[in-house]
Formats: sequence, C-alpha cells, structure tokens
Amino acid sequence: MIDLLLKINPEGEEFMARRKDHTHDEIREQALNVLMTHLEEAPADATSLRQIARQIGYSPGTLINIFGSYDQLLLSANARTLDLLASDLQNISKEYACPLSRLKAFACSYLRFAEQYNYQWQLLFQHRLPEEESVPEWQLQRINDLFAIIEQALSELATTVPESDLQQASRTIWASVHGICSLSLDDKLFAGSQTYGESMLDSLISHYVSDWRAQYNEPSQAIKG
Amino acid sequence: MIDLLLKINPEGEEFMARRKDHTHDEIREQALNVLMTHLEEAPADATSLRQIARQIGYSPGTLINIFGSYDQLLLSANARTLDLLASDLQNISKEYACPLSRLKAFACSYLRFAEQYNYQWQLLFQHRLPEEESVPEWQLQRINDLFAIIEQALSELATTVPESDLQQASRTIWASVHGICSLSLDDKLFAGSQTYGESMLDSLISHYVSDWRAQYNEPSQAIKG
DNA sequence: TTTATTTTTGAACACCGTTCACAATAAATA
DNA sequence: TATTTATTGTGAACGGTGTTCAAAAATAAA
Repeated sequence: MIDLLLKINPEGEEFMARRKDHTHDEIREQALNVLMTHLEEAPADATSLRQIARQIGYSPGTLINIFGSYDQLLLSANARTLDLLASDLQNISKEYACPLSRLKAFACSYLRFAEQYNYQWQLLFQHRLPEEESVPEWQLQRINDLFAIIEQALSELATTVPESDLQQASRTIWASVHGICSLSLDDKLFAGSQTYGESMLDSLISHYVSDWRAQYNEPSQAIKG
Repeated sequence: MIDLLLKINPEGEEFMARRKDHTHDEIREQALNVLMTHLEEAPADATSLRQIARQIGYSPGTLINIFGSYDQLLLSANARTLDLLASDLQNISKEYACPLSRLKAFACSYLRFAEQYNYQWQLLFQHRLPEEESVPEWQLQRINDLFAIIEQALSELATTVPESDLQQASRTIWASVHGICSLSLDDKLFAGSQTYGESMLDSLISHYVSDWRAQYNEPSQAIKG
C-alpha cells in the first residue's frame, strides 16, 4: 500500500494532508487571532474563510470542521469583541463613585471603544444571524451584565424604583447611547472626530437622567411631566 | 428584416441578445421593483445581481452598464426607501399641532416603518459604502429634511434657542430614536412586538425634552446643570 | 443597401462558502 | 514489532458571486 502511494506521489513535492502539531483549540486561537488582527485595519467583508485558512496554513475545510461554518467563526470573533468591550466598560465603571459620572463614563467608553475597534464593533452589531437562529447564550449573558451596570447606577440615583422601571430606563439609555455611537461613526464627514459624539452623549444622559430621577425623587412637586 | 430575424430565430428557443423595447430608465425601474419586492420578505443578502437580472430578462452585464455596480443598485434602492420613509414621516408630522405629540408621532412612525419595511430599513442603514466613498448628495438632503422636522418641533417648545443647540438636540434625539428602533428590531425574542419599543421611545422623548426645554424656558431658576 | 454606432450578450475570470471521498497520520490491537 | 482501526486534514469539485470584455445583434446614418 505504501509502495503504491509512493509510486503515485513519487517525491518531494511537499505532500499536504500532513497532520500538524496543533490541537483544535490552538487552531481556533490562530484563526481568531488572524481575523481579529485583520479587523484592526479592514472591515470583515475584506477577508474570507479561505484567506484566513491560508494565513494559518490550513485548508478551508479544516476551519469548517472546527467552527462549523464561516458564520460561526465570525460569531466567535464577536464573542471576543464583546468580552473586550465588557471588561473595558466594567473597569471604567468601577472608577466612578458618582453614579451620574459613572453613566457618562460608561457611555464615553462605549463610544471610544467603537472608534478604536471600529471594524470589530461593526461586525458585532451588523452581523445578522442566518434565519431566526437565536442569539447565543453567552452573548445574552454579557449584555445583561452590561445592563446591570446601568441599572445599578440608576438605582443609586433614584431609590425605591420598581425593577421594571429600572429595566426600561436602562434599556432606553443603552439603546440611545448605542444609536448615538452608531450614527457618530458613520458621520465622520460632519463632525470633527469624537467631540461631537461625546457632547451628544452628555446631552442625552444629562437631560434624560435629570428628568427621570425627578419623577421618583420629588414626587410631591410634580412639576415635570 | 423581420423575415431575416424569423429565419435566424425560427421558433421558440427565445434567443438572447435581442435589444428589448425598454429604455434604460425602464430597466432601472424594473430592476428596482424586483429588488424592493424581494426586500418585502427577505434580506438583501438573499438575492443577487444575477438573480435580479434573470427576473427582468436581462443579463447581469446590462445592469452593471446601467447602475455601474451592484453596490450602486443597492444604493438606488436605499434612495427609494429613504423617500418612502421621509414622506411617511412628513405626512405624519403634519397632523400634529402640538410639538411634543409631533415628536412622539415622528418617533413612532419611524419605529413602525422599521418594522413594516424591515429588510429595506436594514439595507438602508447596514449597507456600508466601499472605501471612503462619500454619502450621496440626495441622501444628505433627505436626512436634513428629516432633521428639520425635529428642529422645528424643538424650536416651538423652547423659543430663543441658539441654532447650534437646536441642531445638537435634534441630532441627539434622532440618533437615540434610531438606536431604540434598531435594538428593538433585533430583540423580537424579548419583547412583545412594538409595545416595548414604543414605550422606550415615549420614555426617551418625554424625559429628554422635558429637561431640555426647562434649560431654556426657565433660565432664572437654574436648577438643572 | 451599405456602413457606422450603439446596446446587449455570454463566456471567462477570480473569487466565495461548503461538501466529501480519500490520503496522511496517530492510536489500538495482535 | 507489525498490522489493523480510527481520526484528522486535504484538495478537488460544486454551485454560487460581481465584474470585465470581445463580439454579436439591433439600430441609426450614409
């Protein structure tokens, strides 16, 4: 049998199909590193499964074996991005005792992250899952952790607020902040870099929170409303 | 001449390369109609230049000749969508004398549009231009017209406001509304359709505007930062 | 009718994600 | 150790993509 093979493939020629000394986890790691590095200076559309495979010295099929599909490779990159973002926001938030400052710092960090990791951020939010495939568990968990930061700050600003109100307010703020960042990035034409987005974030949080807390902290006056 | 054709193309067989009785404008129209119809029930990724060409009975090259590229065909569809959205919002806004109600109706219409024309809306905002190709003129114009509606409402709520403040506030509101709609669409899992998004929009506008106008209408008190 | 011009084409190109029989390797067995 | 079995990675193939372009077809001009 070996003779037969040797006859068919007589020499040198660099045989492929050689099993490399990498575990699946190592290949995962390599592929994700290559992708994340790519995203540091070009959008996701500018690479491909084949390119990534070529760069780590494996065939496209191998990556499909490991990740299931190219979509899921992209999704794994999103997991990394979200982890980065979450730890960023959590660290920043820890540094602020004042809940209002904390909220603003949270929003600004979000914007800064979106600017710095532009293409990762784009992929994270623009990437649509095929069909009605549900958002993965870990992603919901990370997102909930981020909501918790906002909820915590809000609850410090206004005591005795029903949980459901806290949820709605924190979601409203998060979605608004997200929208401002999203629009701010597309709009590089108009505004001079981040100062514009930052002032919008400040405006949003100042005005929204100010009136929102008044609703709970000064129920007797009832001026606003 | 007719005889010649009949001889060359003796029957059925449907020869191609026959110059059809359509002007370029008509072909544009047909292609866009096919695309927009497709977007009524499937995302943009689910079709292609070739599919659209096939459906209108022309070759892919013809569409490239007319539109320049597939990207620009998609962009033309976005023009249509934006026109639809703009006229929708303008009509709705006309019906409300009260500026606050007008703002809320504006936001709700925006959300309803995003829900009804889901895939068109997705394409409109998720589609990234290649390179740093600038947003086309007409698109900026349409968007400015929409800002004008918000600015107008805000100026009715608070007189003697500097133009720059009006601009910032209207942009902040629009970006926030956009973010809420954007997130609300992705979140079909969580919420029971539109009621959730609507209440977030209401919360956003109520609180933000309430505090924002207080800044200008009650300058003597100076309670708010 | 012949010539020149415009329009549309279809084949070709270089890609893409995904599948799969089988070659190359490692592990288990005799 | 030699042989069988199981796993892992491959490369060719499939059907798709957007885009280019020589030439065919249809029209307009001479």
